[in-house]
Amino acid sequence: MQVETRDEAMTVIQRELTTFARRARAAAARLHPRLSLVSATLLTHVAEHPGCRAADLAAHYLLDKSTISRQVAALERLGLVERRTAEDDHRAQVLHLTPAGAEVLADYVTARRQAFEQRLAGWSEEDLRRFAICLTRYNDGF
Amino acid sequence: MQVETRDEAMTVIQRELTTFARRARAAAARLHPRLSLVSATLLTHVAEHPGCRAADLAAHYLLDKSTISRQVAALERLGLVERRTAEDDHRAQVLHLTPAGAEVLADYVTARRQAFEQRLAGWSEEDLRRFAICLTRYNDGF
DNA sequence: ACCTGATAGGTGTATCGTACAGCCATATGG
DNA sequence: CCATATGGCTGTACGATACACCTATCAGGT
Repeated sequence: MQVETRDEAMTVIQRELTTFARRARAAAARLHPRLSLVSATLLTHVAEHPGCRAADLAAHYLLDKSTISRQVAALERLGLVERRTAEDDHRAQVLHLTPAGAEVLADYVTARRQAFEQRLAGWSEEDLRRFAICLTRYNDGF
Repeated sequence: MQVETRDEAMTVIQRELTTFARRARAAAARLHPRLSLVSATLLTHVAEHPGCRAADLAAHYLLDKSTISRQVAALERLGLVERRTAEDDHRAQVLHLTPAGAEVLADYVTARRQAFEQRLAGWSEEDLRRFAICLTRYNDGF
């Protein structure tokens, strides 16, 4: 597949992003049987934004608040996150990882890391940097 | 977020790819209410590989054959694809788009195109080309 | 102080996408 | 000509999700 023109590039980007999206769930399931892609992403976000709220997660992942509510409830039941009423607003719940949650997440990150290391083994540092920048720029567009 | 080292780049790639994957379904739903992401990807694959089989789809998207079977059955019920017994192997069904399927897919592609045009408006041709190449290379790794 | 509307989140319910196990029909190779 | 492999389908169960609606709380205006 040659990528000569702007149009061709656009077409390829669409196709490849879509293919990736469709494969992601299955790939993640293979990666770590104990933690689904969904749980992993929510844990990741909570880890990177301690004290965040359900609404933040919903906004970031474009999900309904009811979905988030259930997912967070499940994570709480598993003892991976902790919900505490916010001091400044008693409607809101602030989220934090529990030690167990941090541990499971660390496991997941390690497994994913290995998979990516393998997957991106042939890439030069410059290639990786470019890819990282492209992706970040793309996602920030939302 | 600076991307200085190989490690940082790898981390960013993982995070951004995951975020993208998690947003994809919702984004696709907004794009075209009549055609889910799933249907669209299957139609796309059939369009690009006329006469392909259910097993090809399963392999390409890392899905169970039962899933594909049902999805294809749904598309057939909607009159978007046609299943015909293969001449060389009477167990297999070869898949083709119907005219209606081609039309719906064209609609979808147009809508997606517009969304991407907007999304990637600020990108130079060179940026797009690089992104396209990165993504293709990444997906081909499977 | 009170209404009023907005906001954070949870529940009821329905649907879709998916996997796994097991089935049948056909094909292929000793 | 049988044994095994392969392509696909069905039964069943579950997870993720949305939409509509509910409750509790907050913030502003009178």
